[in-house]
Amino acid sequence: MGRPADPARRERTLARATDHVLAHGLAGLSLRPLAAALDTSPRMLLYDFGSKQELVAAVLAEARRRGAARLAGCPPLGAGTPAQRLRGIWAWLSAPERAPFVRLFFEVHADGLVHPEHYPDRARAVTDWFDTLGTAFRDVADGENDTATPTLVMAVLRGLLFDLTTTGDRERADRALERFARLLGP
Amino acid sequence: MGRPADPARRERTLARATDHVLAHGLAGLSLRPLAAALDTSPRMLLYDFGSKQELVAAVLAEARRRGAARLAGCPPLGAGTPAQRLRGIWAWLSAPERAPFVRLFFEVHADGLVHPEHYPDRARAVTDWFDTLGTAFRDVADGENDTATPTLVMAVLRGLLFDLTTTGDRERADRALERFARLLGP
DNA sequence: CCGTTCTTGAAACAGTCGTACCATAAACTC
DNA sequence: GAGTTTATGGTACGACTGTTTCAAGAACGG
Repeated sequence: MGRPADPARRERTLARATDHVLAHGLAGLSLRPLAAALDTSPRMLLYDFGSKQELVAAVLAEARRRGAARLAGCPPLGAGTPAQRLRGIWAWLSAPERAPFVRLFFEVHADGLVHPEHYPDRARAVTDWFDTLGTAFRDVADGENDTATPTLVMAVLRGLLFDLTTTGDRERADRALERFARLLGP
Repeated sequence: MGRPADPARRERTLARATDHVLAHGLAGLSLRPLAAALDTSPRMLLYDFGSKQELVAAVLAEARRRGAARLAGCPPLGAGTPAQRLRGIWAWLSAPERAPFVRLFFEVHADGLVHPEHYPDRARAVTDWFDTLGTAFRDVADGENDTATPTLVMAVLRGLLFDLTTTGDRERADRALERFARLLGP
């Protein structure tokens, strides 16, 4: 009995809040401006999410969910030569439509460096990719349980993403990845 | 005539403020707690630096100055095989006493992604290393004006630093660098 | 002493922050 | 209609922000 709950509202708000965070970043986020941009009120944000901290956690989870969903658009990681697979991953990761995710990723990392306690599972953001890349580049691995190769591949990708987001020099970043691809696959 | 100025006070404050920022990060910085930690007052911080923005700029400049000064302790970049030089740079960069600088570096980068206007010369933080590494790895370069190789080396270093600061898994990071060193110098 | 310049403290200003409280409106069952 | 539950709006609280203002103290030259 009583008025029925409307869980869809929370979902709609979460989706729009995630859009907003991806567009404007996490650093300066505050409830009142966010509520205004989302056509709602700080009252409702607290009502739906309990606290700002929980809201942020929900937004980050949603952003991760979206990133994982779009991973489906990535070229297959099991086919072709290692160099071809690497190029495919890089093209996917460095595409302009992934830029907001990359920005948020670096922002969360930086905040996690100062407040590790806020991100109890930030190691998972590393190990998730780790497993994926570990199997994708098994054939160029240095033995059976080689963790160095996927770690190196991840480092190159993240390092080049860092460079690309800072300098915007896509051509140079592309050439650097090509250099690495040739080093990896003879 | 009149009371003589005391420029040393500003320098002392700047040094201690830089210590504090390196230890606690830039994100949550605010004048009153900072002043308390530095045994001074917000009034004096404003008196010496004009505004919080200028204080932060001065602190970042001082941090960069310190980093450049300690660069002298880095093993020579011109000697040995490329692999040896790479190991030397990595050992220097990833040393625990460099961790605060690395943290601040990532923090500034993340903030710069959202507010590029605050860091007009953040590209210099990239190109500075660029020139250094460009000459250091000229012998493994792919031609005369090869920008791909130093870009790749930088990406590996930064990517591994990212991994190391996030996971703390030094052994795996070291092995990944070793993998890269062997790829680079046959 | 006076005048001048640098230094410093205390307080206030105008704003934002996350959040809590209280009331009311809306949608449902009976 | 009453009763009950969810959904909102408005408002205020206490804490914090960077900055300003006013006043007084400290160190010098004349």
